[in-house]
Amino acid sequence: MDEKTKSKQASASPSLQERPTLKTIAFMTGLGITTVSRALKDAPDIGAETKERVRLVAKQVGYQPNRAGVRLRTGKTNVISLVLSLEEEVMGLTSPIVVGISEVLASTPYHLVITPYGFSKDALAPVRYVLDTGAADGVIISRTEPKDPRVELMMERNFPFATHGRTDMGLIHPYHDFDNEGFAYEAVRRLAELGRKRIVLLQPPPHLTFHRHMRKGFDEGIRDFGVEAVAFGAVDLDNSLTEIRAAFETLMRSDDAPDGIVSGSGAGSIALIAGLEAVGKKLTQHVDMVSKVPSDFLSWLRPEVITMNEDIRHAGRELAKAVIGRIAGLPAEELQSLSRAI
Amino acid sequence: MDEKTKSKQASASPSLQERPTLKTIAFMTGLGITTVSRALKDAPDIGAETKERVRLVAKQVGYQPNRAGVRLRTGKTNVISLVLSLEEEVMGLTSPIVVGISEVLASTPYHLVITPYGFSKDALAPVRYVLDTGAADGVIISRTEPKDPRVELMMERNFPFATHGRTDMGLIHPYHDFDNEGFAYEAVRRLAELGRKRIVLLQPPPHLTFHRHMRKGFDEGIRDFGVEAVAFGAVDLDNSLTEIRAAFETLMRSDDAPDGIVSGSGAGSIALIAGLEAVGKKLTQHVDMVSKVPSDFLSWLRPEVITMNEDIRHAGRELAKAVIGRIAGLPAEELQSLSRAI
DNA sequence: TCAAAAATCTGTAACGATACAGTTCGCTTG
DNA sequence: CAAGCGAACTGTATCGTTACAGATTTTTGA
Repeated sequence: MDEKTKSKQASASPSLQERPTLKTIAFMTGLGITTVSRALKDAPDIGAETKERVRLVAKQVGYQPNRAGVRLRTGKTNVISLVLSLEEEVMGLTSPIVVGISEVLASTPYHLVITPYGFSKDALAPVRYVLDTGAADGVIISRTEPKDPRVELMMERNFPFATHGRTDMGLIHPYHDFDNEGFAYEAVRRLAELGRKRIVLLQPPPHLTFHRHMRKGFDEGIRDFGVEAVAFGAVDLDNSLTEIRAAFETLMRSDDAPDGIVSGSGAGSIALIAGLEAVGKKLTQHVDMVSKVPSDFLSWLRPEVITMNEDIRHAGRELAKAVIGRIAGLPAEELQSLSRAI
Repeated sequence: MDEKTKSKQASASPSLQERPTLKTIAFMTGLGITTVSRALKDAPDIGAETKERVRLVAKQVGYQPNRAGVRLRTGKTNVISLVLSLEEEVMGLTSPIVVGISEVLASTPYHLVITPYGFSKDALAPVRYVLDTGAADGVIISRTEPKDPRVELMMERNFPFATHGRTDMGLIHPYHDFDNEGFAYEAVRRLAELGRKRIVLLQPPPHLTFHRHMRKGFDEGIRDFGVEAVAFGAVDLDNSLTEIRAAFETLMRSDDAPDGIVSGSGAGSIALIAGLEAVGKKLTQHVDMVSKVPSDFLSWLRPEVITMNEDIRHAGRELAKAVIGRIAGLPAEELQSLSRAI
C-alpha cells in the first residue's frame, strides 16, 4: 500500500503532553479520527474488536471529549441552567436546591450553570438569553406563575425545562412541586384541633401559582373545620422580614388579632414570632402556629411551633431528573412530581 | 474587479432567521469575516469608520459571539467555576455566596458554573478536573486549609483562582476572608466585660485555616482579659447540629460548664442554645453568648445573643472580583481582602 | 517620480468533533 | 465469473472564531 495514501487525518503525531483528543487515539490505534469517534459512540458500522481497542486506549489516556468541539459541531452544550432571582435570596432556599441538582448531575455529563436575573428585572430575560444563545440544553425555573410567559415561550420553542411549581395554562410540562394545598389544609386542621378559631395565613405573593394552592388548602380548611380566616393586609412572603414583622405586630395589636397562624415559610415564621412576642404574646398560650420549614432549626428555638418539613434538596433532585428526562425525550406527563411534608 | 475573486469568506448569504454570526455581519457590511472580527475587537489595523459601521450592524442584529467558537479557537471559556462541597450545606451559606458572585459576573461575559464534590470525597478532584479539561478560566474555592493542595496545584499551573479563606504556605494568592481572629478576640472581650469567666469556643474543624485564626483571637482574648478557656471536646462546626447539641448538653451538665460561649456559626449557635436550654439554663442568666451570624434572624428569636454579622454576599462579590482580576493579570497582592463583622 | 512605508482589508488554516458521502475488500449469488 | 452486497473503515466539509501571513491601496519621503 502506498504510504502516502495512508491516514492523512491523523498524520501529525499529537503531542502526548497535551490533553488527548480523538486525534491522539487515532494515532495510537492507527485508525482514522472518524472511526475513533464512531467507535466511542458504539456506532453499528464499527467492528466489535475495534471498538474494544478504541475504548481501551481512550480509557488509558483518559480521553474526555472537548466540550467546545462537541458544542460547536452539534449544538449540544451539556449544560443545565438554573435560572435564579437574586432577590429570591430570603433565607437561602437556593443552597439545598443547588445541592440537590448537583447530586443528580454529578453522574451525568451535565454541568450546572447559574443564570441570575436582577432585582425586579424581567424574569423572561434570562430564559430568552438561554434560548437565543443556546447557552444550555435545559432550564430549571422557579417562582412559577399560573400563566407563566417563560413556560409559554419554552413550550413554543420546544425547549426542555422543568419548573419548581406548577402552572395553570392547560400546558403539560415537567415540574416538581410541594403540596402546598395539603400543607395549608393540614395546618388549619391542626390549629382547629387545638381549639384555635381565628386563623391568619402568611402566604406567597398572589402572582405565584403556589399562592393559589396554599390559599385553596387554607380556605377549605377554614370551611371544613369551622374556623375563621383573619386577613393579613397586603403583606406576603415577598415582603422583607422587617415588613412582615411590623405588619404582624400591628395585626396582633388590633381587635382583629388571630389566635392561630399558618406560615408558608420558615423565614417568615421568624418574623411573625418576633412580631408576636414584641406585643407580649406567647406561642401555645395566646396563639398556635404551624410553619412550613426547610430544616428543623426553628423547632430548636421555638419547639412550640408545629413544623412541617419541605425537603428542598429532594426538589432539586426531582427537578434535575425531570429536565434530563425531557432532554432524553421522555413525555412530560411522566416528569411531574409532587411531594408532601415530611 | 473580477467578481469571482470577491469575498469567498462571506459568499453564502447567511439566513437572517438564525442567530447572527460574524458571517452575517460580514455579509451585511460587505466586509470579510476577519475584518468584522477584528473590528469588533477594536484592532488597530481597522479603519475608524469601518469599526463604526460594524459595531452598528452588530448591535442592530444583536450579535453575540458564539461561546463554543471562541472557546474552541482560543481556549477561553468565559466561565468561573465555584467549587462546592455538597456537605458544606449546613445552614446554606452557599446561597449568599452564589448571589454575590452572580451580581459581579452579571456585568461581565462570565458564566458561573457550580462544580461540586461529593460527600467526604477528595477536594482536589474537582480542581483537577477543571484544570485538566480547561472547564473554566478561573476557580473559587472555600474551606481553605493552611497547606492547601488545591492552592498549590493551581499556583503551580499558574491558574487563576481565589480562595474563601487564607492559606499559610508562603504563597501569595487572591483571597477573601473574614477576620475571624478579630471576631473571636472581640467576642471574648464582650463576655469578659459581662463578667463571664469561663469561656467555651465552638470552632471550625482544625484542618481549616480559619480554625487557627479564630483560635488565635480567642486565646489572646482569654489571656488579655484574664478569663479561662473551657475545652469543648472534639466537637466542631463540621459536626452535625445534633451532635453539637448533644455534646454541649453534656458539657453543660458537667462540672466544667462554661458561663460564656463564643460560636463560630449561626447554625451552630442554634444547636448550642438548644443544648443549653435542654439542661434548664438560660441566656444572660447563666451564660452569655456571642455568635457570628450570616443574617440577623437569630437575634429575632434570641435577642439575648450578642451577634456579629458576617456579610457572605459581600464575600461572594469580593471573590468574584478577585478571580476576574487575576484572570486580567492583576498581581495577587492587590486581590486580597479581609472583612470585619458589621 | 517612484520606491518604501503605512493603512486597511482579506483568505487560509486551525481549534475538536461529527454528519455525510464515499472507499475498500472479501463474499455471495445468479 | 462478474455484478452486487454488506461490513468496516475513512476523507472532507463544517460548526464560529481568531492567528497569521499576505494583498491592495494610499500616503510619504527623497
